[in-house]
Amino acid sequence: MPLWLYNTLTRRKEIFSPLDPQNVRLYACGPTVYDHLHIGNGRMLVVFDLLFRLLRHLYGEDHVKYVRNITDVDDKINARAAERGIEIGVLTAEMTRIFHEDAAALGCLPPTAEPRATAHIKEIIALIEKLLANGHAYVAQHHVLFDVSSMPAYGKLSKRPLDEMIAGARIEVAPYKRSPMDFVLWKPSSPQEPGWESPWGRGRPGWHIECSAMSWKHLGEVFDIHGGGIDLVFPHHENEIAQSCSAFGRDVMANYWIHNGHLQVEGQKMSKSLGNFVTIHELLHTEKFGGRPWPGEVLRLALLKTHYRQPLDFTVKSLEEAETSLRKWRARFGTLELEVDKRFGASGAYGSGDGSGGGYEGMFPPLFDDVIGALEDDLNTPLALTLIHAIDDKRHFALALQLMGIDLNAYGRWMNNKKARAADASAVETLIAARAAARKNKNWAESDRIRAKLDAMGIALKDNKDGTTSWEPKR
RNA sequence: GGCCUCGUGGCGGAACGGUCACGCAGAGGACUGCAAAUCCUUCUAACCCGGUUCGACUCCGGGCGAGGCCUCCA
Repeated sequence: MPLWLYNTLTRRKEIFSPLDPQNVRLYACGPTVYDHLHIGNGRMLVVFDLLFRLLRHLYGEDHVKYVRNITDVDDKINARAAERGIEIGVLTAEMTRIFHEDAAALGCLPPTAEPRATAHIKEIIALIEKLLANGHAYVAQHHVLFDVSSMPAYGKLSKRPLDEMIAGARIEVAPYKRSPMDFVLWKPSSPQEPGWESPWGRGRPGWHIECSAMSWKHLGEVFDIHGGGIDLVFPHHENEIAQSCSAFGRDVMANYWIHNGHLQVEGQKMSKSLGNFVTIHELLHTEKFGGRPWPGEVLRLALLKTHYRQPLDFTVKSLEEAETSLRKWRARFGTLELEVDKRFGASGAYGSGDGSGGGYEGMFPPLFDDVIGALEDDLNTPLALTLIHAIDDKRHFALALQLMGIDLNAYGRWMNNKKARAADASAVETLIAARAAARKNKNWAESDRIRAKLDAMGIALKDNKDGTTSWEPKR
């Protein structure tokens, strides 16, 4: 079965066909590192990580490049650093570090490359110079602006007719713009603001040009897939297309544009004013959401339970449900062998790399193939999870879960840590032994008294059919 | 106003023109001294109105409703 992806460019599911099966190229717009990432950012990370994993499975680990940038020059960064009274570089380094921790906790593989905007000023300037030379940009009052009227296809991705956009423009138009739709490629910096020398004076890049420059540098003038949150369709991705196509004289920047839907929190749009803004860091490490911290695997599973293009309602209940699944799986399968894919991966058994899957056909068990099939249908993770629920072979289950990026062992470690923090294990074991003795003597009152005492300590007991007892912190 | 999603059982959430989704919760049972956990079984569905069809949750049209983007928020 081929890989189908919903392409925002055509508003249809299309069969994915890479420019070069030996070098499949994916770009996703990463975060601006001025604050912690919120769970909506987490959804984007998980969705594109899943696509990355699937592409690696289909084309081979060494034949997929995933570039996810970091925007580390931005006016929001400047403002936040000033607020906190710290250097910009200190702020971006701190937020980048936490971002990496968050992404790892969510089970995301590191991308092939993670370019930072400030390390690509040279490419940005080169790209702007191309646009100026091509007549697609102009200089006005120390700004360089993209001339939208020079790009007849502008609006192709978001399906917005240019004249209506101009008529409907609600933003205050800077006086130096020829057209309200023109957007900034380079802007001047005051001495206090971060800036780089350029042909147009000391300044800094606009946001959109950063991604055009970084994708160009790392993936080339044209590549396969470009992704991001749905809100980036306009103007960010539209502008990227305008810049890259105009600079290189091409019709396309990327062949497939993939966008994940937004999420709501407890039925409401997430916003700072509503006070329901929830960061990944808080979810992992504090009791702010649902009165307890949540393991990253639970967050990932909760995010994958809804198809990536659908709006997702992020709720405490959805997390509890996700955790129930993990607990049940763990109880059923125990510790998984994570090296399961080595015999397939390193041995070069991944197939011809043409995407037909011919090379490994029949190598995987039927249910695992079905999971792949679900994911190949525009990343249908809800269906994939249903199929995973039906797997009863441990090895096949491990394969499928690994493809989904859900690390059941990591969840197990998290639970053990929680257990260790919850109570003094030896004290608990002593009480359990006392209860076992009471039960042996059919002293039910004493047995129940001990159980109630443990319950008050936040410990839940589990008796199995042999009468032995295990325990874990109450949820 | 422009562009775009979506309306499935108590909740989450898929596929499919005719047959079972699945998960959670609930119910019943097994197990247990009792409970929890676990296992087995099981109830509940398709916003409204037309149309196409032998047959529509599934296709088409209309209505109603919810939501998103157009404000460098993913």
